[in-house]
Amino acid sequence: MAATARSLLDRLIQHAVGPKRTSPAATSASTIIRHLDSGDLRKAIATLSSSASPFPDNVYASLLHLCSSRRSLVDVRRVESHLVAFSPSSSPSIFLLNRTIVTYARCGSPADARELFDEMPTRDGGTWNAMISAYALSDCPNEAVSLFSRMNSAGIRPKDVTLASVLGCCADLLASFLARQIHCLILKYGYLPNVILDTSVVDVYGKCLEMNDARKMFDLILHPNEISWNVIVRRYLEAGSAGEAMLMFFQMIREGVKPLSFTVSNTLKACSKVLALKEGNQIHAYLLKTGFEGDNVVGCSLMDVYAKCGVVDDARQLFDQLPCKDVVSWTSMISGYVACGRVDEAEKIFEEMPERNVISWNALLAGYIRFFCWDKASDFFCRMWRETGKLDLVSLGLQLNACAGISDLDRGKQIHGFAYRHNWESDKFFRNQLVDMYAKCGNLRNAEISFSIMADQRDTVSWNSLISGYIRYGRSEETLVALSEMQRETIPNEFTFTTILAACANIFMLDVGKQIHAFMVRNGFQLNAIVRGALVDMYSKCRLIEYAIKIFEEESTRDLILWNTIILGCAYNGRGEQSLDLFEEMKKEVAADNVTFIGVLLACVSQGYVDLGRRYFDSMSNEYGIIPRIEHYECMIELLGKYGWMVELEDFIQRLPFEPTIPMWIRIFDCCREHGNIRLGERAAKFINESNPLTPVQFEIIPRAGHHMPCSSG
DNA sequence: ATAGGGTTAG
Repeated sequence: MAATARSLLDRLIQHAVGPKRTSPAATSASTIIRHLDSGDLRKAIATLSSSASPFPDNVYASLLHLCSSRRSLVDVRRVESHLVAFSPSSSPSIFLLNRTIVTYARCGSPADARELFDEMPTRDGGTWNAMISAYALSDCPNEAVSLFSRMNSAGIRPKDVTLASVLGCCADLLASFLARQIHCLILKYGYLPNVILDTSVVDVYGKCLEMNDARKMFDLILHPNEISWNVIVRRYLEAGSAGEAMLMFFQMIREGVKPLSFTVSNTLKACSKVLALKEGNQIHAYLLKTGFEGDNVVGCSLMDVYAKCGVVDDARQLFDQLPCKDVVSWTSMISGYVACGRVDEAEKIFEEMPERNVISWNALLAGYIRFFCWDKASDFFCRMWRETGKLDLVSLGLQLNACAGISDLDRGKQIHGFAYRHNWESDKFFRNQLVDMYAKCGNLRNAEISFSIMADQRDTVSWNSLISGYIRYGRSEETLVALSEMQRETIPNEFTFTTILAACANIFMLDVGKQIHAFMVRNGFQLNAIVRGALVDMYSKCRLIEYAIKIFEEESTRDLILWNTIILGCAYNGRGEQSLDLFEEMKKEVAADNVTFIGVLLACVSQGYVDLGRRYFDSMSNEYGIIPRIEHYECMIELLGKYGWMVELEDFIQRLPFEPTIPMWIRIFDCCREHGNIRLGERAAKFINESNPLTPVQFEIIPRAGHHMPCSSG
């Protein structure tokens, strides 16, 4: 390169002649500063490279500064080589080299930083500090910690900032034992009290979920500043102690510290987590008094509290009053409506919003998924791709849920492939969704493959999805083996137990079912409506209907499925009367669906209420707008046939909107033999024999011991 | 060290 050749020449001349009074370096220094001031890094570097003499330290420092904000690794390398090559005393300022180390890290190359560190003939304390910060910045906490321990054994005193960054690394590594040692060092070097270090100690204990220690440290801080308060609130929130987070916030206010908006927002997140509407309102009042109205961060969190607590209209009011709405506030409003199940209003907001990003699209997509609008979700997903050309792993994961919901294996595979091509498929959430999609679509082999690929990331959710796949596709026996394998790797939760209970119900494993029930009670699991549903189902299938009824009665929020389970359970256990009573009670709380009517009709079968059953059957379409399915027709055939209403049965068959199935014909055939309906019985025989000519049946009426009695009446 | 979207059950 010409510039390099000229620089070399300049340097030779300079050596031969000696520095002049007005050296060219002085003029190029001001040129470089001028370029840096106007933000022209390229020209500044060009000027630097064309000069073969050293510059004052502040020129290099300013160059490094701009390199780091431009993240330009190649330019840092140029600055470093100039610095090393032309330094007057053949060893450049250690201070500048330390700066260079950090700059390399900021430009994304801890390797360059380490190379420079290793090559430096003399280092000072700052060099170690720089290299440790460089590792911390580059997300290499292990390297940072081990370098710190080398530094410590070399007897070099760390600066407070170094200690702070090493503490941060301990947090990344969740290494509370290291954090404790560093805490001791801080005390030993006498750095305390120092709000920044104190707060870092609180932060590291909190991140390691050692909340008692975090709090102890916090209480020792003489004058916690707003950042210290922010840290303790946030740590409580993330450790799952929403109540403590709220208490700390109120204490902060009492002590007269004005919170950062992040602190307010974190406290509000705590409120929405535990549905603390009252506290949310109090904070709202405080915010109005202290002038937070225009703050979007705070506004969005408050909207979230209102939406989660079911007063979405308050959220809407807040939204309407926001002085300058941005994408985030619009998106918050969408998820607010989604949280309350008002998807149509979420749609309206979505259509009205002036600009959208991936997250806004995902918010509405999540709404469709949450309320089982799978086709709508798929259409929306396609529209998103068509209109924006953008998707991310959350959109794909949601779409996988839709595929699982409608058992669309082909589309699921396409999504899998798309994620694979974008190198997105290593995400744990996404992988769990993949396992679930394959399991729900019945492709257990692919579910197992996806499951084994994520070996090191597997959690309770992954196991739950796989196990529920086994049960759904008739492999209930395998669940116990899977459960014990699971326990070697992770801890089962109520989802797991619910699934295992379903297996127990399927294959009548009463003992295991009882054990799980007892285990949950002993270990303080709260039995929600879903767990109770599984217990009710297990006990009623295993013929312990009394247990089932007791568990049902202990639940206060009874949804459709729970009602259906107990109604079916009673009918199945021959307690038709009780089923029908429960059905009458149910109607006051929730709307019946087609499953309910299977239970109701079976109850009539068990009690011999033929006429009542016919009326219920007619009411399905007349009153409830529920179209009878094959199961309901089967129940009616059973009801009429079992009790010998042969005229009505023949009429019913005549009016069927479809040809009876072979199992139906077989049941009709048997009833006709028992109750003596030759015409229908021979018709049934004809259909059965057509479907299976190898073992034909012959119709004949079973002779009765006593007199023959037609049971049919009007 | 910066708001908004995502996983499993009857």
